[in-house]
Amino acid sequence: MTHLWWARRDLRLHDNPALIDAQADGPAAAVFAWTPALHFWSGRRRAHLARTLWSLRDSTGGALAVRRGEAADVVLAAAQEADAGVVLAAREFSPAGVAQQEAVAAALEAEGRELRFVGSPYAVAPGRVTKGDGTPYRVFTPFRDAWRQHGWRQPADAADPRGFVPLDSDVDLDQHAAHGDAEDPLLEPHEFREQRVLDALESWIDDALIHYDDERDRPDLDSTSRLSVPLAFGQVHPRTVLALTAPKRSDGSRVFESEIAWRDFHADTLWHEPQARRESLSRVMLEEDWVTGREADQAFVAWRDGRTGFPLVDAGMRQLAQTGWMHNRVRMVVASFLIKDLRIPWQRGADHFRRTLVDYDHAQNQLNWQWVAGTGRDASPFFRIFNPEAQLDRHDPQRRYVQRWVPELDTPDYPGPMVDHKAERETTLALHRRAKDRG
DNA sequence: GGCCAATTCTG
DNA sequence: AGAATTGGC
Repeated sequence: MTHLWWARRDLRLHDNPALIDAQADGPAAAVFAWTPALHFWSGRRRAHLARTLWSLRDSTGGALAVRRGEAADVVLAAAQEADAGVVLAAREFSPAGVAQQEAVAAALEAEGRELRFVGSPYAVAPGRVTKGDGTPYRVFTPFRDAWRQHGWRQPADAADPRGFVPLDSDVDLDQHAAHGDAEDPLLEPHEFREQRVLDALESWIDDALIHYDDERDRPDLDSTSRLSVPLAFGQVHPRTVLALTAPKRSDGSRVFESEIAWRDFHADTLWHEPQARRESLSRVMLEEDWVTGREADQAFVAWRDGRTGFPLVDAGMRQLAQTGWMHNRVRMVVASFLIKDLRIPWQRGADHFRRTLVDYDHAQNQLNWQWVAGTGRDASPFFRIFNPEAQLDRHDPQRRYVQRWVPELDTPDYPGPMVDHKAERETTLALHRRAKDRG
């Protein structure tokens, strides 16, 4: 009996328990649903997905089907064609992912077929780490300690690249993969293979992990793991990453592990509090105190386009616009600026990141924005307002990062600061106190 | 370096 | 009780 692997955010052959189970009784069929929701992605992110799928399909000898349509329709049709009674997939925990897998399960069940979940995109799946009384942690550090205590499995074996039954595709991946690039991105398809990601990870561990605790906040140094994109698409599983970093036992590896724990913590938060995708989990500002209307629109556009007059903010927003990626330290600075200096609701910034980031991950994005806003489960205290100049001095001391992304920085073309940070900070603090007093 | 504030969690 | 919390002043 052929099983069907429903590929989701786990676009890899190695360490993929759902795929291994799908191949347990012989060659498996494999399908990825190219859903209408992808139309709302940036062309750059869609191109990256297409490249990843292209290389994955290539690794399966062309067997992976990439089909246009809602997941329930696509998976059901593929199961029918492959005559698969059992469909295996990694479980998702975001509201959209849960709704999607419920629809798929219902469509399959109506025909006497079954959706089985094996694994998740997390080292420890949401809901597993709880306090002694079974309730979820509200604070990161004790969560992380319990998360470490809980532990995770060793990586699974690699799937058999020859163990697939071919199904036809109806999505032109070459066309999507080429979007937004001058040269043909598939001229060097190995660039997008999972083995390339693993090789790059091992090089990074050898060269940079030991310095991670000191250098991860330095956007001028190319010292981060660059794993956000592969993790977002599941080209690598965090458990694989941890298995490679944990034995190093340095301050760098422990700090790095902590960042993986943040990823699981945010997913856990969204699982327990699905409304966090749009709503602040706690209110720190009165509704009427947010800036709205034309004033907010103009300020937002200056922020979006990197014309705030604050070099680190502008550099980050331009790096995002030009590459679809921004250094994590700078993400915090630009987010703090939008929320605390311009007093624009975090959701608007989060929406912009959703439209532009190649590594977009719903739980990470929404909860990290809530962290900066001070509205999250374990949020930054309201009086922590990033000073964009101080952050620049501290994290880009030679100004190499800002000069790279804002070439007109030291010319008359560069605008002056659009706001007085000190004054806006005082105003925001006063408004936060006011909201607190009014309960 | 100590303070800004409050809540959560552990010992 | 006491510690902790990716910052600023």
